[in-house]
Amino acid sequence: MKDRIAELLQKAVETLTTEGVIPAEAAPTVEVEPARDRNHGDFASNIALKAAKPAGMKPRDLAERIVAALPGDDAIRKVEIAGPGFINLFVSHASQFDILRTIREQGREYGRQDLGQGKSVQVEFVSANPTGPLHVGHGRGAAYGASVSDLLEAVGYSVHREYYVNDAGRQMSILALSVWLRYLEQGGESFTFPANGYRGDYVLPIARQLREDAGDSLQHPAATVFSGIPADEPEGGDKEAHIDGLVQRARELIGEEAFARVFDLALNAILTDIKEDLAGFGIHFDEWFSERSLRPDIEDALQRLERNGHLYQENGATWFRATTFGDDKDRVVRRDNGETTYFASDIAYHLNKFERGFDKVINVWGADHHGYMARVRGAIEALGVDPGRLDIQLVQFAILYRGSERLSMSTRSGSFVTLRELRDEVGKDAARFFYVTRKAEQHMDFDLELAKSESKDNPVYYIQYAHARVCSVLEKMRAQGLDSSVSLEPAILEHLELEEEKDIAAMMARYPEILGKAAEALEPHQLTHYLRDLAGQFHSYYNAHKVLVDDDPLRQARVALSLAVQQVLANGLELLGVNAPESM
RNA sequence: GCGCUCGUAGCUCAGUUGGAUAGAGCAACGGCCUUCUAAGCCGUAGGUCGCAGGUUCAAGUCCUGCCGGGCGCGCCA
Repeated sequence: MKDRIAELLQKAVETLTTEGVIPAEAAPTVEVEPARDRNHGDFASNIALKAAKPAGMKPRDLAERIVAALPGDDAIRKVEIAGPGFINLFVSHASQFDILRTIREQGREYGRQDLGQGKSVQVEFVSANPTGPLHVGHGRGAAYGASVSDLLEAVGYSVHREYYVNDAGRQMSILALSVWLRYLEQGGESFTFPANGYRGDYVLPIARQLREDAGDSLQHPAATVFSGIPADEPEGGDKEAHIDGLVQRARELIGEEAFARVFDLALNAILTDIKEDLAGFGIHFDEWFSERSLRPDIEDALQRLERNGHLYQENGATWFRATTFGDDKDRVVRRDNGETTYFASDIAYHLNKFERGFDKVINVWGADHHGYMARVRGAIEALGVDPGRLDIQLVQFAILYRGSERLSMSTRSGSFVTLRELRDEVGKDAARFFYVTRKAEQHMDFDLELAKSESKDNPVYYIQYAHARVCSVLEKMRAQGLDSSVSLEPAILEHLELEEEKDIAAMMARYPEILGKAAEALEPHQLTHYLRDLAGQFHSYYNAHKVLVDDDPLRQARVALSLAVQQVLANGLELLGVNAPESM
């Protein structure tokens, strides 16, 4: 309907340009918006205000010329000029409720469209280090990435969901060490656990598994393990040197091969756990991309940068000239000891992404990574890739409270609330929804006490309840022996005479547009707010007017409207990974 | 210090290519269940859109400066 009106106005503007009223080269594009205020009709356009200056006319005078030039259309009931020069259009009753037919015909497909035209998009999200279970801080990125992916798919993109597994590097070695140390403890050894080790309880079952697999073959006396290791931080030493020394010692004592087995055991145990957590949230990935698998590609990527002239040597290290691309400083890609940095892996990873041919790559990162954006953008540009193909979305971590107490979420200390705990207590639906009700880059307070004790106040229940209410009406209707197949004939729909009914229909007509905007802007919160508004309108309507009235045509009309609401709510909730229950 | 980001009701937040009288939830107060689910509805109250300039028919929205909060600034990952 909106497009149809925009076309009419466009024609009117064209007529005026050929008449020379509006200069052709300065004719602004026509914008039409659903009117905010009922008194302003159904749709409004500001075209006269925009074109007034180039035309050298007063906005209201121009508006009158435009209205006069408007082609006739039986969908338009009335046209008014208001305020400084807005053109307000009133739509005919039949056109207003056409949307009910569309929704019924398209059903679950209603709202889906082809903005993306099959272009491929990769969405990389979560990508938390597999050194421990996911905690509530990761949940937001997970829910956001999943909803963004689903939205993009709904508007016609081909979406590839990916998790980058940091299965190489020092942190994983420290995890393997932590598992082995717990194994030693379980074998009867006693010592002070390193300050920088992973102390969480989740390490214990992995250590027990290690004992089942390896028996006592990896057991060594604590005295041997710790002899000659630099002092730990609590003893006035350096915790980094201490832990590195221990990792080195472990490799020597049990051998590289056994250390690699411990490493893989820990990695797999935690990755399995992470996958289960995400699956419980209704989140699935197309690919779990291993950082280790990238090793051979790192040299290639660096050579490519070298060829493009973006690397140089200094102080024995190899640097990427990131400042060329607007970064604050140049960045090391190869240390003076010959090892490549994490950044070098990331360069190779991004090159790999683009070589896989994705039209667009979206990285969902924690907001603490924002200092990292410039160098990654710079690197892909230096590799000769159009940086416009990379979109980095920062997600602020939720600040977690228990009542007024702010909780720390350090994986290492083990004092965090896991995503699984959250799901057990708040439920999947509420958690998924809550995480995406706020703009991603907006800071978010997450009070566990509130989420747990007052979960009924969560807006997700409000929307689900609206859906369930429609189901309940249908149930009641069947119980009364009434035919639930309602007609959408004009003779029926003309009984929808209330302003509320018109508003609800107009709102549902906007759903595809909302979906498109939310997807293109990568902002699922637009959808959550829309659904809440629609549910609210329906709740008001439901309270004020009975659906199952005796009058047969009126009842059919109201049931038809309710069914459409049910459909739109269900479609929207599905994209957010939230159930649409039939009863509550 | 430099960079990014945010600042809207008591609290948590919407307000998206600049549009008409700035909105919701929670909290507060007052109503509505013999009628389709009260996880709901109706009403009241609550605002210098951080501050000051600027751009224009029009600024919460764009620009500049300042103030305040958060984050980042490793040959860590």
